Amino acid sequence: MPELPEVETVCRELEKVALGRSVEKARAHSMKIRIAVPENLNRKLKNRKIVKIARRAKYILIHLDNAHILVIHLGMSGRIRIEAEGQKTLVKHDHLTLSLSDKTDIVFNDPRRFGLIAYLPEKEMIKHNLFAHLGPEPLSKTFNAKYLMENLTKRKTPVKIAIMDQELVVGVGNIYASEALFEAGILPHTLSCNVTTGQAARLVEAIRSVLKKAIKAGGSTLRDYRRTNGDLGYFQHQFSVYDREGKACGKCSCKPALTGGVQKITQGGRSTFYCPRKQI
DNA sequence: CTACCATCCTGGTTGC
DNA sequence: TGCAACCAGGATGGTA
Repeated sequence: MPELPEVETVCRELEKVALGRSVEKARAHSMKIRIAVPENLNRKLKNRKIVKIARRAKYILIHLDNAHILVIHLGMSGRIRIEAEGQKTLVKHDHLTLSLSDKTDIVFNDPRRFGLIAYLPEKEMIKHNLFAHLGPEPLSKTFNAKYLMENLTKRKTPVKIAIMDQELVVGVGNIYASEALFEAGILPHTLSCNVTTGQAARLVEAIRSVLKKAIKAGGSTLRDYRRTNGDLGYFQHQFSVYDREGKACGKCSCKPALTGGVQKITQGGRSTFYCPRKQI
């Protein structure tokens, strides 16, 4: 679910309430998510101060004052909500509650259980399984036209599959892949090795700009995603092609009834949306 | 190396 | 109204 903009939004909101606070109590309500919740989490986290909240790819990193990190991944359906302690009772699929020193609760809820919680030393993060194979952050300088071109040239897979590969670039999921390709005017089934230098440059800028706009809008809510206070993101109202099959794309003034509008295809088992008139 | 598929799991929507 | 099929923002591992 949550792609980079959604995770970034959650991180920023977490930072506001959690930075500088201590964990008073950690309660795991269920151990069974994609990777089992670490044992004895309360013992590990109790009285630890939260010194930094960061994001790497789609992972939320809660840095503690013992040089360890609590890692949370939202998977497809994970949510984090922030509420006054004891404000509400637990709801279905709550997996972890962190009670902070100022009586704030941070609750991780994940119906499909594709998310994960990990606890690891900061020193081990880079070489850890979860992080070792991640590509550059799309909003960093290392993700540029030259880098993208070099890496697309090596690949025969459709460009849409390539930009969703977290080893090439992190944070781009199914929604923003379609949106970025539209923005760049590139057909999603174009083979990576056939992408031109000019297209690669446009694609880098498109990925950046789409992600930044989505962050500004607090992410996109299609079904599960919510901000930490329960509000919806609203970037979905700015989609040009995603989830708009048969409708006019963001730039078309043509009549969908005549042209067929936005097309939907399946790539790698996932839906892709594009406009055959604005993408070549 | 790539392409393709299944898998983890639940819940909402669609279609008969 | 009931029920089954299908679909969903992610990531991984297996197989051909």
